[in-house]
Amino acid sequence: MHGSLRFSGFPAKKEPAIRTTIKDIAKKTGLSITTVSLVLNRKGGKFPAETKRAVLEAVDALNYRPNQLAISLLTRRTHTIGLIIPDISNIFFSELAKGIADRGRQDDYTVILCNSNDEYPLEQQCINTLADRSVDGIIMVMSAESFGSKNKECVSVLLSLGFPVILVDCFNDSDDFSTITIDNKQGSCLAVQHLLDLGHSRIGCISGPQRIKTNRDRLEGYTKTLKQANRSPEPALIYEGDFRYHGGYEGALHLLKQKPTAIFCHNDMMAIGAAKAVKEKGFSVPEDISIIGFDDIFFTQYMDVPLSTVAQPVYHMGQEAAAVLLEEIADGNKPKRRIMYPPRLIIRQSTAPPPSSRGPSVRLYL
Amino acid sequence: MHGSLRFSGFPAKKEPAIRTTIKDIAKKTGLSITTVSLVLNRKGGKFPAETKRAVLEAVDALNYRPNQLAISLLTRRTHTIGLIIPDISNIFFSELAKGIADRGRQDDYTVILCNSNDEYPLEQQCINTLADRSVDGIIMVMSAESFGSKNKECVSVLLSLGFPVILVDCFNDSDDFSTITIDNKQGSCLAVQHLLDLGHSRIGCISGPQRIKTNRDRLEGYTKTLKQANRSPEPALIYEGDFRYHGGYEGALHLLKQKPTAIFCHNDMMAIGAAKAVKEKGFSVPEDISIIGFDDIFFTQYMDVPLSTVAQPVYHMGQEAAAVLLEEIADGNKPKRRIMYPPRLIIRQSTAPPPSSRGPSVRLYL
DNA sequence: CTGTTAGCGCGTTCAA
DNA sequence: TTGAACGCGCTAACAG
Repeated sequence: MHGSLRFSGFPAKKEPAIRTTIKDIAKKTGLSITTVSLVLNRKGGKFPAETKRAVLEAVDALNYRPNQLAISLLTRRTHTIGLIIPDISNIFFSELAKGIADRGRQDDYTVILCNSNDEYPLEQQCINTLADRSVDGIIMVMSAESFGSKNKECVSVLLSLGFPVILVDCFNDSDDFSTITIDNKQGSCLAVQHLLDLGHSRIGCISGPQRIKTNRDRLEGYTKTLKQANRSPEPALIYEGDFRYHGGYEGALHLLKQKPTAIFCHNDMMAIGAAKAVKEKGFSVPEDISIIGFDDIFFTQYMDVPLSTVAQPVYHMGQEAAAVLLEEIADGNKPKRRIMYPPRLIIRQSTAPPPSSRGPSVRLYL
Repeated sequence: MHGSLRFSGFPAKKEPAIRTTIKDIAKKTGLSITTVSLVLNRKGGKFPAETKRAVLEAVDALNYRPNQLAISLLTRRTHTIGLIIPDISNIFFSELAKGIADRGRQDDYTVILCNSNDEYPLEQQCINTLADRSVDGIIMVMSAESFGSKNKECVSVLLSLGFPVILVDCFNDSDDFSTITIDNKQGSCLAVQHLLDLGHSRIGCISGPQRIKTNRDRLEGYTKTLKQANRSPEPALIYEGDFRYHGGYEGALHLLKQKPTAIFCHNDMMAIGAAKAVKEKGFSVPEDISIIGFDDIFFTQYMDVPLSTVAQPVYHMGQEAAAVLLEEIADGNKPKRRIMYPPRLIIRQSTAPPPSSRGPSVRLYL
């Protein structure tokens, strides 16, 4: 059951470009390999200036660059971090990847990209591939299954790896790995409170799939905030969407029957779909109905009615994930951390006071 | 001048997890290492069924997975492809990356992601990093400088690498590398012809930076198509934008003075900016002014007025890039190819006949 | 201060 | 069939 394990690969072709090795520069300088290695690695202290110069000169002349493969085999460090995400073409993940890559580069770390396609088997394959290549650590956004039904299984695989793993965005609380996310509950509070402050009382909600913890947190933030304002959340005002355009569209059609004055969507894609449905039904945003999203995907600012939303500092989260991973790589005993970023409310033009709080046909804002 | 060359890295810590090696399974089975290697690699023909079984059993029991580092050092193949792109958070590139990763995986290839940030020095650093890690090949979207002022320099570096390089999207024609792109000229033809067919005669154009060949091609397609229709392109109807929202916005404001009935933007981001400007000036899309873009970034279909545009099969281009690279890795003498994908016109709702061809205040389409 | 030796994990002759 | 020896490129003990 070891799948398509590649044992040797090619029949040892040796044709590929023969780069200059340390041996070449030893030969050229007439010194021993060790000497060359020593001066290059600044070990062993004082070599005659002449020797150093000769080595450096040869290195330059022959354009020598050490073979990292050999170094890795020896030092057991590849300076590589594995990144497993469900879908690189999703702006959220690509932004995350960018933060990771940028931070990694600062420490000469490189990232191997693995798309899990949000499929558990594929994800496991990714883990194996990365382990086989001896990455120094993994940053992972779990697939739905991995923090769902297969969570135990997945965690035990991750633990057996023997190198640090950082979980981002989606996971179940655990002390086995450091985790990075935003405070989803608080994000919802921000959004709902904003709506409340504007004077809304019938606030609909289009949530994401509730099997996912992140989404449960967001929903909890919604209900909690309403309760704190002495309003009891009505089940009829809550619709469980699919996190995609279509779900938002359908959700809005559904909620419209309940005459809400505002709709809080648990991600931006659904907010866009909801806005479309609302407009198609003859209402205008935000005059008749306010809409607020979550995530602040880059596009929302360019919509005809730029979307109010809750922003996650994704790029920074990527940088932080890499930073934490590097620390744990450097010190295997570093205690695991649970890092939560504060979300940020971004008020644009899709939210405004409800119609009732304004005179008929009078717009409060111009 | 070899920058921050990492020679050895860490002081050879050996703490990281000791995975089970071929030696372990040899010990466990009581066989020799060679025997184990042989049966695992299906070499050497007929071993007693018993021997085979024992080996496979031990492999499973000890969860043995060969160390790819060691194999790579030996076979001079890392099964790794390096990807250099200006910005992974750009949907175009992330989609490309996905195609590459997916296709690569089919052949057990992994991809190392490098963001060049569109900066030449960084890009060169990426090339070095990848070469140091002995990638089997590189797929690259050149930075502006690399196919501009530094083209000669960059090409010579790439050629000296000794492994295949595939250029995607941006490059200057060259027989040294296989290249993959769409037919940009034809893409423009499609767009302009569509506008012409609708009855437009004053067609404005917001181009991208003309130092980039891709953009020059798109502009050429525009002028060529107009000429073929016996219309002489007016310089006043052409605006050089920056490929971003802002450029489209400014460009539209500028072109509006020329009373165009349609605007062809050389990418979607600018089209979105242009649409915004047009609306702000009191015109409606497409009733007063038609707008068409280029690229079909995923978002355009969700705009209030879904954008007509020219689509590039980016994902497929990524897959193809990987496929071509794999072929050239397998056979170093494979002749270089120049692959051009046909663009595809996507008609949505931002294009319609010009006002003049309809009765006053009468909308042709509902 | 320098060179020799060993070995990282593995695949491959070549004898036995 | 199998085991010993060698080497991929490099670093680290240990002598000299």
